[in-house]
Amino acid sequence: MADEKELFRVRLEKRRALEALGVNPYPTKYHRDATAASVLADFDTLAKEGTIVSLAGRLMTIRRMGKASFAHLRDRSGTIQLYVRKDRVGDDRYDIWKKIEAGDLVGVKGTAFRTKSEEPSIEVFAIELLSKSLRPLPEKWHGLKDKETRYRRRYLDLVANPEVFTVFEKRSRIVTTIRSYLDERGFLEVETPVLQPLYGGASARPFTTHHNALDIPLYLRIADELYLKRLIAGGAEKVYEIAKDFRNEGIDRTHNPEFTQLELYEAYSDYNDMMDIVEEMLLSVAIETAGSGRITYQGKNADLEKPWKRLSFVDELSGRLGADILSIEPPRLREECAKRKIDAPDAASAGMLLAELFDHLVEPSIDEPTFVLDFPKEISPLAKERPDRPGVAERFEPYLCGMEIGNAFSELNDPIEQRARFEAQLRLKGEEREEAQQVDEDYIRALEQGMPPTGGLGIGIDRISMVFTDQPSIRDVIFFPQLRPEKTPPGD
RNA sequence: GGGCCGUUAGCUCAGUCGGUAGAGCACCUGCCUUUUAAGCAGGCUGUCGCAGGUUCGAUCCCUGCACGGCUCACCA
Repeated sequence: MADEKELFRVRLEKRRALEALGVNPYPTKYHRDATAASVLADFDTLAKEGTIVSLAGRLMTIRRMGKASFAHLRDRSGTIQLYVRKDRVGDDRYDIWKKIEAGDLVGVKGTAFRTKSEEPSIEVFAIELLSKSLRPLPEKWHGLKDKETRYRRRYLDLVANPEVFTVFEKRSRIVTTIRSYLDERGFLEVETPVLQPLYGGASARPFTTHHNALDIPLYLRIADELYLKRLIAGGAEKVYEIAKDFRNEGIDRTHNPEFTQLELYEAYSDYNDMMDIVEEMLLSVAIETAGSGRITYQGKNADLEKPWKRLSFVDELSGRLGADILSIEPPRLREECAKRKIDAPDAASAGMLLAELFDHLVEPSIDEPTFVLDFPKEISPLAKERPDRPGVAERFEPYLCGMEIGNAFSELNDPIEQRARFEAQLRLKGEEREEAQQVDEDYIRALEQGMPPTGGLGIGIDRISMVFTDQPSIRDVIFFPQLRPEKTPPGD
C-alpha cells in the first residue's frame, strides 16, 4: 500500500467516500476572516473574548486519538494547531473529518485556546473540505530535498519548503523598490517588442520563431536597448523597461535562457550619471531587503553605503601585462593568452583577446562593489568613445559580490559612427555572425533623426536577486528555471 | 562540450567485499477526548535511473546512455 499508484488510489477512494457522505471535494469558495499569523498575533484577546475565527489552509500533519484529533493547518502566513473534538463538531461531521487527510485544503471555524503545553490552538467546531489532495506530502521532518524535483515541481517545493517563498517575496520587493526609485525620478515605464524582426543590443544568439500571417522570421529579443533608444530619439528623455530577454546559450549557475533585465535610458546624461543611479538604486534595494547597505552574499560582505570602487579595464590589464594594451598587436596578445593557457580562438580579434585576458587575470580578483570602466571601444559597439582617450569607450560594468550584474554606457548617438561600428562587428565576428550585432537600418535612421546625448544602463534582475537573497544559483530566484523536459512525464 | 559526484519505496536515507533489499516518515487495520517527529498492536510498499557486457548468478563489477548537481570551457 505504499507504492505511488496505491497511495493515489487510496486517496481517490477517500474522495469517493467523502462524496458518498455528501461532501463536494472541490467547492467554489470559502470565507475566512483570519490567518494563522493574525490569530497568533492577537491570540490572548481572541481567546479571552471567545471570538470565532475562520481560517483556511493546508493540513500538514494530523494526530488522531480516537474521538479527538490535533492537526496543523498552514496558510501563507504561518501554521497554527487545530483541535477537533467529536463532541464539538458532531458525529456526522467527525466521520467526514476522519476521511480528510494531510495535504488536503480545509476551512475551519473555531475559537482560540491554549493546550496543556500552552500551544496556541483553535478548537474547531466546523470543518469543511476545500480541496482534496490526491498525492502524498513529502516527508514531514526532512522535507523535500531533491533539487531536481524541487525545480521541476515548484508547487511541491513550496508546500514542503515554505521558506522558498521568502526568497521570491524579496525578489518582488527588489523589483518594486527599483520601480519606485525610477518612478520618483520621473522615468516612464514602457513596453517594447519581444518579437523582433532583427535582434540587437547585445552579442548573443537568439531564439528564432516565425510569424505565419506575415510569413517572416522573428526573433525573441536578446535586449530591448535599440527600441528604448528609439524612444529617446523621439523625445522620451527618461524611460525604463523591466522585461524578459532570451538568449539561446548555455545554462549554468548564473545563466537561464530567459532572464529579466532592467534597462533604463536618460537623455542629456552619460555613464557617470548611470554610476550614480546604480549606487543609489542598489543602496535603496539593500535597505529595503536587508535593512542597511551592508549585505552578505555566500559568506562575502559588501558595503553599499560606500561609493563603489572604480577599476579601469585598460589600465588594470595594461599593468598586469606590463604594456599599454591598446597598442599591443594581436600576435603579442595571443602569446599572452597562450602563456596563461587561455583559449584564444583563431577568429578572435584584439578586443576579444583583451576581454579573455581580463576575465582570467582581473575579474576573479574583483570582490568589493566595483565599476569596471574604460572598456576597449572595439568590444563596445553601442558606446561612445572617450574624447580624451581614443580606443576607450565610455562604458562600465557593475560588479557586485564578484558577479557581473549589468552593463552601461554613454550611448553612441552618431549615426555614421554607429553604422561603421555595426559593420566592424560583422567583420570581426566572421563565421559567428549569429552572435554579432546586426545592422539595424531603422535604428540608424532613428539616430539620423537625432538622439540626444544619453546615458543607458542594464541591470540583471535575476543576478541582483541572487545577491540580495543570498542564493547560490539563478535557479533559486526563478520559480521555473529551464530544465530538460522530464523523460517520463506524469499521467501513465 | 570536458572532469567529478549523484540516481535504491510517495519522501529522507542506509545497504549488498556479486547470491534479486532495509529503516524512519507516509499509507492501511484496530485501540485511544490536550497531542505535537503523539503513542501502542498489527500490516502493505520496490523495473535498486535505462540498455548492454562479464558471471552459474548483477542493484553491486565494466561499457554506453539518460536526468540532475558541482566545476572548467563556451557564452555578456
